[in-house]
Order: sequence, then C-alpha cells, then structure tokens
Amino acid sequence: MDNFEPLDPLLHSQLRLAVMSLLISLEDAEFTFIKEKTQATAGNLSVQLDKLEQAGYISISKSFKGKRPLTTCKITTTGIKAFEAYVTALKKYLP
Amino acid sequence: MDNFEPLDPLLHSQLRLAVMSLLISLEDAEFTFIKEKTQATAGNLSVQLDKLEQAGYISISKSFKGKRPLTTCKITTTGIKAFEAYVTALKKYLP
DNA sequence: TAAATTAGTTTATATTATAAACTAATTTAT
DNA sequence: ATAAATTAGTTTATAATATAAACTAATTTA
Repeated sequence: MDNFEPLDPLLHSQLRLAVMSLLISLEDAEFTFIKEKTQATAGNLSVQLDKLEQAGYISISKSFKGKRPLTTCKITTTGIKAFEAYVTALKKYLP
Repeated sequence: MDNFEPLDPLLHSQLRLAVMSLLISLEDAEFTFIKEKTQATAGNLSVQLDKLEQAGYISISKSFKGKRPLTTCKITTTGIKAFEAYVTALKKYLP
C-alpha cells in the first residue's frame, strides 16, 4: 500500500497537463490551436512546450503555413507512457 | 464544453493535495501522522499546513500529548467543498 | 506607407516549493 | 548530574517554477 507515490513534476502543472491531455487524443496540434484551447499566453505556452520537448514527452516541428511560421506538436511514446503513469499515480490522491 | 477550467493552485500541489486527501477521510490527524504518511519534511509540512489553514481549508489546533507539543489538523467544510471542486475540475484533464 | 495582426521567442519578475538551520523541550546514556 | 540524542515543530534562505511583459520578425490591411 504505497500511498502517495511522487507525481511527475513535469506533468503536475496545469498548463503542461492540459497540453498533454489535448495531445493524447489528437494526431498532432498546432501552437495556435493549443493556445486557444488552453487559454494560455503565447509566452507561457512557448516555455512549457519547450520543457515537454526537452523531456522527450512531445516532438515539435517547425514549418510554414503559407508564409507564416507554423509550430506543430505531437505526443511521443515516452510522453504517452509518462502521462499514463502520472494519471495512475494521481488517482491515489483522489477519492 | 468549458474545457480545462482552472485548478485551485492551493490544491494543485503534491503535498497539500496529499494532506487534503488524508484529511478528507479522517476525523482529524496529528502532524507526525501526516508527516509519516506523506513522507514530507517537517519544515515543508509546517509551511503547507499553514497555507491550508490560512485558506480556511483546514483547522489546526495545538495542545499537548503528555509533555510534548501536539498539532492536530482537521478538514473544514470549506476545505471539503474546495477539494471536491478541485477533483471535478481535474477530471477534465484526465482520460 | 503606416498601423495592426500573426506567430512566435526571450527575458524579467513574482510565486512556490523545499531544505537547511534553528528553537525549545524531553528522554536516554554515562 | 550532565552531555548527547530525540521529538516536535517553526523560521528563514534558496532553488525551482510559472507567468507576464517586452521583444523579434514577418504579413496583412487601411
């Protein structure tokens, strides 16, 4: 009965959790789409996406949509596993 | 469909959430009991309990057990409501 | 061609979490 | 008796985090 196992600090953050929650059920998602859905500021989102990418939880690819920059995010296998482990751990804190 | 409603920052913290999770199913709990169950350091626990008390989520009473100080914590009605609202909001982030 | 918008990034600041250091008393060992 | 260790915490300093504000660079619209 190992109560309260540690929660992955990378996922125990409102914005990063929302991002992962979106990405887990989508093939991929654009920066602006994630920004709208999460109501985050662009600056905050940019920083948090970087952290998720550096952890290997998502991959970020940069291209162009017409002439404007386009940032696309996709959850990785590592990210899926981390998210699932986080959810399992978190549930032990809930009724 | 108001996805991703904000998570009460007072509860979206590993240690404070663990404390509330314990207290919600107990009449009350001693400082040392909470410390053991959560594996927190005394200093960190002391600070986080203060925050929960200042928010009105728990009440803290100080007395003596024999000759040693005894700190006892109890969740309040406000705390129960906040915890329940947090859980409801959090679930929208989970699969 | 000036102003506004889009799509972001970088940087500075405020907040938070945490550990280390400390207080104050008690118990145990010498 | 007294020194060392333990208990039960609090206070304070520091490290980590989240967030917003300021910025870049280009595009579109008036």
